[in-house]
Amino acid sequence: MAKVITRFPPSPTGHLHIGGVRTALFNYLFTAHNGGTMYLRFEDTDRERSKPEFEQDILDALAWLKIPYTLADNPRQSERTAVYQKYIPKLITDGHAYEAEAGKENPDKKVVRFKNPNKKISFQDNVRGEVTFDTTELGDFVIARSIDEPLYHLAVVIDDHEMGVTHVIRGEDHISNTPRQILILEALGFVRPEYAHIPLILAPDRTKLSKRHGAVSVNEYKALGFIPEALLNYLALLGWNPGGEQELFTLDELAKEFTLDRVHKAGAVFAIEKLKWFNREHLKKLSDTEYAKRLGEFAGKAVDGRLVPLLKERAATLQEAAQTIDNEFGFLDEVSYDPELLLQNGKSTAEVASLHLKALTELLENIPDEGFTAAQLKDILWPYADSQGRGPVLWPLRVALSGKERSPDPFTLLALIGKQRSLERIASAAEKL
RNA sequence: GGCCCUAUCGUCUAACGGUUAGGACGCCGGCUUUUCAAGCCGUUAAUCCGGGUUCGAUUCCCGGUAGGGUCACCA
Repeated sequence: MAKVITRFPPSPTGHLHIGGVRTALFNYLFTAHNGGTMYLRFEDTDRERSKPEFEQDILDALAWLKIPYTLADNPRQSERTAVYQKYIPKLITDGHAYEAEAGKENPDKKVVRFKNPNKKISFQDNVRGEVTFDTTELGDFVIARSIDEPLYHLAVVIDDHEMGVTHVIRGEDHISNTPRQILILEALGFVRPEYAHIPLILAPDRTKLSKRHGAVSVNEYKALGFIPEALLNYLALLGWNPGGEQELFTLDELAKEFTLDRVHKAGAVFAIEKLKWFNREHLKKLSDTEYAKRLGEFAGKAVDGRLVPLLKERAATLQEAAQTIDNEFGFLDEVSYDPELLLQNGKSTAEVASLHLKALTELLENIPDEGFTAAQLKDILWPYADSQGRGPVLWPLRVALSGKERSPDPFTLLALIGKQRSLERIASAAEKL
């Protein structure tokens, strides 16, 4: 097989969305699997809606996702007029197209229409098998706004040819565009690329995922605290899977496994709950240092690395992790609470609580600073708690240290807060009783 | 409406004629746990319907039904 060349051609008329990412991802996985190149180009023939900021948004999103690509030479269609000028007049000269009145509003303007041979077009789709359309219903469709301003279908065909694209992998919503592009390509005498139309990503109501369904842009998922590894892993498994029962993959592993013949035909519903599970799993796989770094970048403030293990088991997203720090992990700085909380929701009494707090203080005072690790503290305190009743002993200790009804376990708390400050907090709690 | 496509638990999916139809997410329950979370174990739940073909259909064919996509001087 000749070297594989694919392309990801977004039109910069909006933020990069989930569906676009999946298309880029499948194109990338296919090229990576086969050792090819994926070009990025901007289809901005619609001058009205195309905006530079959206180009930047797409570039930023791809960089954040770490999807590799090769920027095409002269990537904007709006700046490739010279290229298109080689072909449009030829199409007219050869009798495959003709200039026509634009319409009553613009009597002076001429558009270029394709002279439809009105025949059936069949193509072998790598996902769907043989697909046939009768192009008669298309009529003599418009392929250019003017002699040097091509419209989408023409520009796509010319660009794909010029870039040597071998495989066109795109969303199923483009399948009915394929026959007219083949018609144009045949008129131009180009080689037909292979096609693969991948299933759409659906909203819970099973219609094409769009803005009205909520978050759809990469930016939004980034802001929600999802990490690229998880997003890519999840998206890859929407409409494709390698067959086994493994679900967690790195981008390289996905590329190794990816083949078009395992791509599904039916659309797949995007379920954020499952994405959150992937995110939690990929977050757990990060080293504590890397986790702290990313969370720091997300939250815009430094994160105490000692909290990371606790965060990993509590948060599915960076956003949840940041909220956990704000809402539950304030104990590193200070604590304040209603003294009633020390009594285990009324199950204990002030006498019992202060008795245990006092005993605990004595035990703790005898532990050297270097013995203040969660494991060693548990070894020392557990026998006492176990003999006296775990709840009545450990609950007031935990509240004294965290000030919260819900928190990490008291041994972890002790280790995190340190001997000196822990003893101060226990003493302060005893006074409140 | 025309054309095209699709159809396994609620969702993502495995099975490429022979399985008690498997896994995952979620849900529910249990264990563990001073609390929360995590973890572990378990339960619930599916081949759209009807015809064929076949010794045998989730799987192949046809027809229904349902859903989706697309019908621009947008891409």
